[in-house]
Amino acid sequence: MGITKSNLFSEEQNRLSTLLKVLAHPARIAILQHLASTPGCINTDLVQELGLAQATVSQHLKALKEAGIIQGSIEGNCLCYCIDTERWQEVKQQIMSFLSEIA
Amino acid sequence: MGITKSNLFSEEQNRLSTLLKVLAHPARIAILQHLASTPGCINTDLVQELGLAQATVSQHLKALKEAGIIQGSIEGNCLCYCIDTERWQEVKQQIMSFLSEIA
DNA sequence: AATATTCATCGTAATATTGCGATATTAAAA
DNA sequence: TTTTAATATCGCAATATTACGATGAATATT
Repeated sequence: MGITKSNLFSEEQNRLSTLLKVLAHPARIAILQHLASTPGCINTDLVQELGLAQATVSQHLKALKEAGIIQGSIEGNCLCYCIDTERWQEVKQQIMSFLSEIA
Repeated sequence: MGITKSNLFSEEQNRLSTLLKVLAHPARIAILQHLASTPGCINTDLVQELGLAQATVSQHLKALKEAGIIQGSIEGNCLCYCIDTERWQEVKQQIMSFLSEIA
C-alpha cells in the first residue's frame, strides 16, 4: 500500500515517528548543522553549500519549517532562516526521552 | 528522481540519516518499546500487539535487524528477538551527539 | 520602467516505502 | 510421516519521497 497505518499506533508514537522522519535526510541534517554554526542565518548559501537545486533546498526547508524546527523572517530581498531554539528543545526532549526508554 | 544524492553529504550525515530513517516509523518504534518492556523477547506476539500482518511485521523486524539494533536467536520453533544493547548505546550516542550539536 | 535577484510552488519523473496475500522453509507435535 | 506453527521472502499495488526545471511573485537594482 505505502500508507502508514497510523490508527494502529499511539498519538505519541505517531508524533515521534513524524519528527524522526523530518530529520532522517542528510540534506535536512546538513541544513540544521549549517544554520546552527552560522550565526546570521543565510539562505541562498545553502544552495551552494549543499549542491542541490534551489527548488529542492526550498522543499527541504519547507519540511523543517512545517515541523516547526526552523523559522523564516523576511529581510528585504532575502528570507532569513534560523532554528527555533525553543521548539528544538522540545524536539530534543521527545527524542531523548524515547532513546532512554529503550535500554 | 526519488533517490537521495548521498554523494553530496558526509559519511556521518548519511550514516545518521539512515539510522533515523529506521526509527522513523511508528511500527518500529512500537516494536522497540515492546521488546524493551518485555524481558523474554517474544516475536509472534508482535503481530497481535501491532495489528499488522505477519509479513509486514517480519519486514519491519528485518529493517531493525539490518540496522543492527535487534538480534534474533532461534529457540526451537520460535525466533526470539531482542535489542542489541551495546549497539543501541552506539545508536543513542550518535543521535544524541547530533541533537546537542544543534542548539 | 526595465531588469535582476531571491524564493516558493507546480508539475513531473524516478525511486523508496508500506502493506499484504501467497508461498516457501524449518522445526515441533501428533 | 503427516500436520501444525512460526518465520521469511516474493511479488504486487498503493502511496510517499526526492529531485529538478519551469514558472510566478515579490523586492531590489539599474
